[in-house]
Amino acid sequence: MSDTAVTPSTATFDQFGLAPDILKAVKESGYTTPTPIQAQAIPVVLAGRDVMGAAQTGTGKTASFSLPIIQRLLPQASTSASPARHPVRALILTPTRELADQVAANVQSYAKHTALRSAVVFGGVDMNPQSEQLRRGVEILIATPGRLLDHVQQKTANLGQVQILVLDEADRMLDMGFLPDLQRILNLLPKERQTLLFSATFSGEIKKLAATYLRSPQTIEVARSNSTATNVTQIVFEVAEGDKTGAVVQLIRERSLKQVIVFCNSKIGASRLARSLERDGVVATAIHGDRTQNERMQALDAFKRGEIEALVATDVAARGLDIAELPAVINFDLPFNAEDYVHRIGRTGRAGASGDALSLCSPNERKQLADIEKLIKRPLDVQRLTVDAPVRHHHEERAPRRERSGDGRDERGSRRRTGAPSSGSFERPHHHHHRAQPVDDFFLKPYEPSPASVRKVEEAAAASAAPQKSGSKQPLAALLGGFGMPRKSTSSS
DNA sequence: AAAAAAC
Repeated sequence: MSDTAVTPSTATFDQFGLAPDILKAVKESGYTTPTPIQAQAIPVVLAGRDVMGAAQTGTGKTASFSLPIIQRLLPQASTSASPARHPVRALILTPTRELADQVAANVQSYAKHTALRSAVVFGGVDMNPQSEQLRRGVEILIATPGRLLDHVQQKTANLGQVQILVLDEADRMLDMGFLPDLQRILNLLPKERQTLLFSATFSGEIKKLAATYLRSPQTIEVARSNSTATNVTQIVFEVAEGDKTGAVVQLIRERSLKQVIVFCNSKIGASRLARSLERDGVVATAIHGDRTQNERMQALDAFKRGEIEALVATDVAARGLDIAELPAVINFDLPFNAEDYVHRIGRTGRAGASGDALSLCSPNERKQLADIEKLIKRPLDVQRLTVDAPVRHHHEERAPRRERSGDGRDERGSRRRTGAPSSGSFERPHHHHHRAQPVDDFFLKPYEPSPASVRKVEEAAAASAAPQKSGSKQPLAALLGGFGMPRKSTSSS
């Protein structure tokens, strides 16, 4: 409570009275001292109270509810093989599939020394393995709402014995139109239960949801929801829209960024940028809602393993995702929703590390910038970024930088312009081994995946014994990206 | 104006 000196150095996880099997897992995870939200939430959840939690993701929120939930379920943990002895007792709902997967991995690791079973269900993947797991029985279920309801309908999930419900990123779920699904799910749960609601903001809608479904909740607020971490250096770069791709490459190179998430506002934009970056020698892949779940998971896993330099993402990756030691986030586009800015840059500077949030701002994004500054209540450092002329080949005798020395020279300059896109930032790859293609080809030829991407997909295909059933006759390029967009939509709508 | 999520 003492607001003067929070000294976590003296605090340990031992103080909560958690079972040795849980503490062992916590230690193995490398955690020694509880974060502020953990220190506040764990005792309250252990006491069985409802919680309204406002916490930035990355503050240790997942453990703050997972650990006490495991503790509360522990006395009922059955080692029996009978599914009937393993009803769903705790249900954790998240807005995105990746977040569900991540929370599930955390829960799994915290519960690994106990007899409690956990599982995760979300859409976009085969239902059968999920159904099989549910049939065998799990005490802790992590889910996205749609697929959970699907399982309920198929009678593979029974929510009649849920004692604890967690709504993670509740504001996001409402934003995404999950309210009807949430209401349906809530109606399937026992009235007598504990409910924990976590949200970045306490909007009117969230308060209404809480008033309807929570019982005298304890409010826990650690960091002000609209604040941004002080360990994240935020810089805005003024740059022409057409120079953005070059700017991303330049920032990655100049700052020697080992890994970076680059956020775009649209799925197509993300795919395009990933392709452009690859062309400029940055190992990149896209993650967004138009890619298959398999591709999304592969992209994220490869990124976490460090095999990919730039993960180009839509806001599907803005919230909650925990990537260790991510040194920087780049906003290729400024988000339309200022709150998303806070979430995006929250992907870096996690667990006390420092991070850079680098945002590109074109002249037509000034309003978004103003909105963000208003939300975070402070002006951002705005710098002008001069994007170098596209890097040229070593063996080229003259720098393409237009020297304007004579009039006979600009013939090449005009040739370069021919057919160049308005966003002409990718005229020349700067790696010698890159074959020089006419700019036109770049737009007309179907996407060609990088050798690294091809290898990854082949590995994955070999590993998962071809689970694709419908429409599996796509070429590799199509499997890889939503990249090779048809030039003209001849398709049926 | 765009993103996400069940089939």
